[in-house]
Amino acid sequence: VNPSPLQPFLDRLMKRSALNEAQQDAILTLPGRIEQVDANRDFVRLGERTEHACLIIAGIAAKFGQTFDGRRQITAIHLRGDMADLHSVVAPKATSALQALSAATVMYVPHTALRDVAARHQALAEAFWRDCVADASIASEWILNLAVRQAQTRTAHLFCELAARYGVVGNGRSISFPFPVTQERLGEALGLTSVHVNRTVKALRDAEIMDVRHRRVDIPYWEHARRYATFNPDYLQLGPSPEKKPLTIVT
Amino acid sequence: VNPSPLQPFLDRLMKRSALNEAQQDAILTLPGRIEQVDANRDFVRLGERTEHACLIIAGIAAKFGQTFDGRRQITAIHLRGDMADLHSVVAPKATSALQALSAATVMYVPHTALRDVAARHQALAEAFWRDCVADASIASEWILNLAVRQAQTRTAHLFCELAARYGVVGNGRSISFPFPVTQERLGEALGLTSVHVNRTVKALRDAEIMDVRHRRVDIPYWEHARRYATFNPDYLQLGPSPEKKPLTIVT
DNA sequence: CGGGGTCTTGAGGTGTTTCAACGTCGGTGG
DNA sequence: CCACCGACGTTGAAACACCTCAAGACCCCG
Repeated sequence: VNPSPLQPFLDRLMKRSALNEAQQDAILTLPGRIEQVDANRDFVRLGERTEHACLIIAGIAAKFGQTFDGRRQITAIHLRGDMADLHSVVAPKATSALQALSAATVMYVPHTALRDVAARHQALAEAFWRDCVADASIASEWILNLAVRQAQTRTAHLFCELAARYGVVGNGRSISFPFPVTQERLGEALGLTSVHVNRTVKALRDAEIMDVRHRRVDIPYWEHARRYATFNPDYLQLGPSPEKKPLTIVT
Repeated sequence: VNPSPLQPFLDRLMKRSALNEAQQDAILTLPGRIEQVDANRDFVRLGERTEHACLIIAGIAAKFGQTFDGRRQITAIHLRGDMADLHSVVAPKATSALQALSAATVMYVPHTALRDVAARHQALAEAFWRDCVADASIASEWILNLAVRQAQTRTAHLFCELAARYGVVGNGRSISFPFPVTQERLGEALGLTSVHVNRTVKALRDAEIMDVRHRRVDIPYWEHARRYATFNPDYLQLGPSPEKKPLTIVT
């Protein structure tokens, strides 16, 4: 049995909102066109008016902001299962671009379809709203992270967040997940130059906190990394503490 | 005739969403308890489960994040007319504290009442959702501002944003609005120490870009400041460019 | 007329950037 | 199969933005 490409999206919604069978079914039968997107390619451009929201089915994507003088900054990272611009349903004019960080599979779900299920199921309207609120909460934490932590703890905090969002934080101590992103781009997410990212990543490796290399992240002792980064997953609004959830393998 | 304390909130909603008379009326007749809050007092504490959302009727409030080692950061600033934690309707557990930056008047609107009007008027449910999305868009811009701009342009950008949100950006060149916030706290919003805020503010004054003093901000040449800060108000999602709107006086 | 909070200024220290060079790796074509 | 190439990663040294610490000035309120 081939699971729906929408299954990861439903899983994500259900970590934050309770949905009955009819509502779950409405999500799983959403229409949409599926496309492959090469790494480093924009699939939503700045200022564009879209008529569909982008569901990340595989790979990693990022939201980019930019200043007039051309400096870029990643303002959000989206993993498989994330509807990267669910907000576009109520604000179709893109205020930032979306780009694939790795080769990615994206499903374009028409706004009309999303509006339709939201109108038919109040619980879904609320679930969509709640998911946008969670994204805002993550953005707030990024503001905190950029402003108060310095390079090493800031970097550690980002990867703790990604581990928690991937759902790889289990009872096993050792954690690992794919991260096929260059140091240059990682710098654009952390507000650091690629040179400093390199030194920072090396320092984290030497300190045995985490190993960011070969397109992967390895965290040998989760509890150690969590404390080093002073990471508290509450802001992710993923329900009960992820430590209690069954371990999910991501390859 | 005494205008409803909810009028500024309705104005804010209508800058982003079209509402008919019945819907406008539903907003204006929302129930709620009104309270004075002293400067520097939390009116929502971290981790608290709330049963009402906080509408800022007068004064300035801020959302605070904090790390374990006690460093604080302002992750959002809220002006009169903002429902500071509208998101709490769908995520009642506060992931950050709300504090009055100046003496403020706050109206506590029960979640039940907000859910009720949202259920009765789909347009209101959408307007609430859209307002949360706009807050998220502002947070994204703050991430950009913290990561890529340095102290002077970063500070200038923040005040350009506040001017645009206050609605004081008119056809007149000179702009002025109240800002009764200490340099210490301004630093917590900008990710700078109060000492550096002081030097930065002085530099902006000497360059005649903006004068932040005496609990006010004065911007002598809006266009000049706008360009210096590379400020583009699109992300505020306040509809047509604010330059075209009639000048509003804020005292 | 104090006094506490806020603003101001100086001097030295630190984290990060900049610039520049070199190393490594995976793919491509001869 | 190896030479080449471009992208990415690594390292060093100097410059810079911002921080820290510290002292003094201002200013409103009691």
